[in-house]
Amino acid sequence: MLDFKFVRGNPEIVQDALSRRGSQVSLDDFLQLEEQRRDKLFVVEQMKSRRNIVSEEIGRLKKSGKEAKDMVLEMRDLSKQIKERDEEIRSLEEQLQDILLGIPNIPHETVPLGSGESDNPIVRMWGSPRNFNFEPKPHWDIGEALDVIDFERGGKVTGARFSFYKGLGSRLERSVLNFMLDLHTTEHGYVEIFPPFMVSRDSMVGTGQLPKFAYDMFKIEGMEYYLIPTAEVPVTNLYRNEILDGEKLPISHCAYSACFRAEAGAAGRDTRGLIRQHQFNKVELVKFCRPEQSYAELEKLTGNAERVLHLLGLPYRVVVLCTGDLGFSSAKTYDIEVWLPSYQGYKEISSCSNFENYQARRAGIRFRNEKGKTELVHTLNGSGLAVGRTVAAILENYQEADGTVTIPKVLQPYMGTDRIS
RNA sequence: GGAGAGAUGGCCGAGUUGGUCGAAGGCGCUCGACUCGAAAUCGAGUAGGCUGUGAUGAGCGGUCUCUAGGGUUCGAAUCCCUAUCUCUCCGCCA
Repeated sequence: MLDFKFVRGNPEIVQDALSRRGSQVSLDDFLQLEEQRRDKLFVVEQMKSRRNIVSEEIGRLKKSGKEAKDMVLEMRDLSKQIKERDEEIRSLEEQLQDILLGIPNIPHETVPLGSGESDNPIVRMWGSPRNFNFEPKPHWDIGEALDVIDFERGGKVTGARFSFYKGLGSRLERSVLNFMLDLHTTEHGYVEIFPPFMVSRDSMVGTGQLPKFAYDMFKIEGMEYYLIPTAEVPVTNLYRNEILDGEKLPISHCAYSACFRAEAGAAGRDTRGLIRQHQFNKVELVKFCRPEQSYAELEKLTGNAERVLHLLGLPYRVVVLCTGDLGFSSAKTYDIEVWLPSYQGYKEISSCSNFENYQARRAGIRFRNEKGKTELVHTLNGSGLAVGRTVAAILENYQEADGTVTIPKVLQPYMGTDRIS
């Protein structure tokens, strides 16, 4: 959420940012309602001031045994008026809030202009796709052939876009996520969190999933609880409505969680394999930092995620999302895309974003600066990485002509073997 | 699931016969004094949001906030209702 005062004071900047994103939203309503709100607020506060003064006077009179009938009657009437005006103001504030919640973050100045995915510039590439001297199979075929992933029974037991891992497949999933957590906690300085997989509505609003993206969420029936679409939600909300010690920043957390997504808008896309499931595992990286640190931290965080792919020896590239493809709450995002032979292309495996203070304002996450003033933190997060997609990438990139899969060196201690056969 | 207790500032903790209570006291923190320096001691300061006026600074003014939302009242941290959370006991359970 953007700042009331900022939007009010800089409508042209906000309007310009909106149009760079390709949005048609107009700020006229907002500005007009905001002016109304302030006018009414001014009047009602004067009334309240009078009520406070007179009420104090009544107290004094009563104490000294005098009557104050007239004043009480006058105040009774005044209070009624105040109540009505408060109600009007509250309604205005609600409308303003609704508008504000619908306004996306302002893209950082380094974000390239573009209208969609195809305009995302490639920032760097690492590794090169392997030349197979045989016809490589997609991971869903490998998984079934080696009897380590069972998509069909996933469909039977739960439904479409669910699957079972089995045997060394389960172990591979587990190895990959443990490897990621170990790497980030021991070498990259992240403190591990194991969060709840359901959160309250307030938390969903805090990180910006709600109210806009309710359609992509699983909600628990009869309760205001939602299954988390990413660990970003519980972990960022850890410090909701708190004032952090400025000395402790930046705070870096990593967290494993299962993630649940309805994928409502993705019918027909990535229907086969592990790429787009309703439930998947992910290791998430989350940072809270001072405003002036956040872009340096974004580079670090992205690098931390890339390191996983280096160590696994998986070819990838990094793209920076252009204004037209940038997520709603993000000011700047790098996507890391891993090479998948079955797609004959690069597929997103991590998305690293700086939200600046957009989430922090909504969630009330602040810190105390040198002057003792409170200031909103900047929040960042990125996948470090999506586990299922990593497993898919390993199966595909490390498959051999005989149908077996070689296990990358760094995973062998976790797997207890160097090969799935 | 049943019964009871509680939720106050960065933290701890007073205040519940409604009226200078945004809130005693302590801790922490900041500044100053003392000291060669530090500790100890002494003195002063120290909540947040909105809003008005300033330059989207400092300062000053108004208003709101004692878990949240309603209510009673001229006036609520204090009384009433609801929700949430925490703790204790019982039941159940991994």
